[in-house]
Amino acid sequence: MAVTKNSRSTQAKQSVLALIEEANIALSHADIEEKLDIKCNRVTIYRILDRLVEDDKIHKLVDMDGVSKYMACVACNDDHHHHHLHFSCEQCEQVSCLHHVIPSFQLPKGYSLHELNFTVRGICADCESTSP
Amino acid sequence: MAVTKNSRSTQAKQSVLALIEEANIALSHADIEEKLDIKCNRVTIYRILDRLVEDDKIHKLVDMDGVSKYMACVACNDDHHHHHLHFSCEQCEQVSCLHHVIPSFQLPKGYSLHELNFTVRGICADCESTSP
DNA sequence: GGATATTTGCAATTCAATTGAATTAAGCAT
DNA sequence: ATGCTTAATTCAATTGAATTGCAAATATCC
Repeated sequence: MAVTKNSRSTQAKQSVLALIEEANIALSHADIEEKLDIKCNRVTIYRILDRLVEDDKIHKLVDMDGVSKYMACVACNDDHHHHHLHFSCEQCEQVSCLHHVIPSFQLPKGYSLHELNFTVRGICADCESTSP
Repeated sequence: MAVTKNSRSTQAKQSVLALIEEANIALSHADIEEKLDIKCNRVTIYRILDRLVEDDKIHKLVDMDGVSKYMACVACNDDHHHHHLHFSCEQCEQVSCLHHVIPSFQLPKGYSLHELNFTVRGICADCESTSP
């Protein structure tokens, strides 16, 4: 049986969560380390991120270049899943949530689903409009 | 202007491609290195994989643990895209293509699409049936 | 305030992937 | 077939993300 250890609320954890919640794009560990106002060890950030994911406070996704990024769980109040699309822009290199875009599909018989990672690469609306 | 360099057909390249085409699951670089019958440097395999992707012979996808995997381009004869789902099994740790499962979605105005990476994690039909 | 389990920091390490430069080999032309 | 050009391979070294083990610090409960 999994021993549920009670998660503590620390300065660093709050700062990391705040940072992710303020951002409207997905942040990598490196992004967070750079933007974090308080001093905090690299490893600690990794562990905080793990805990926040565990606590369903944030969501982890793997970008198409293989690096993990983290986003706040917007609109995941009751039902915690991420069926919506993530968009990774090739120009500005930002990953954002397309909350309203929820792909529909049907898994074959016998398959069960735990986690989703729907990422699309292309040019986002901002970049598309600012470059001819 | 992009200088298109002509790709050469080498022993190693053919072996790697054959390996990927025979497999019905996605192979990582490590998988390929292990299963390859001919002697071939690790770096060479990386570069062969890049070339095969470039040549549209195989498709690269990033698994949810962040490692790249490669699959043959089945049913991508004319139109080269991978709109179908990839399934990553949590038990047998294999990634396979669900060719018939093509999620439908609509990108918001202004977004343009180049690449897709739709991966679902869960338990595959095989594992589901062999464990109570 | 004190006990206890969780967090943090540090150093070292793992693992995937990339780079640069020298050597080898493919494919074309003659 | 021979040589030439350029792509492909190899090797060693390096990058960068992420993990581990352990000692020190600190949050939470009593």
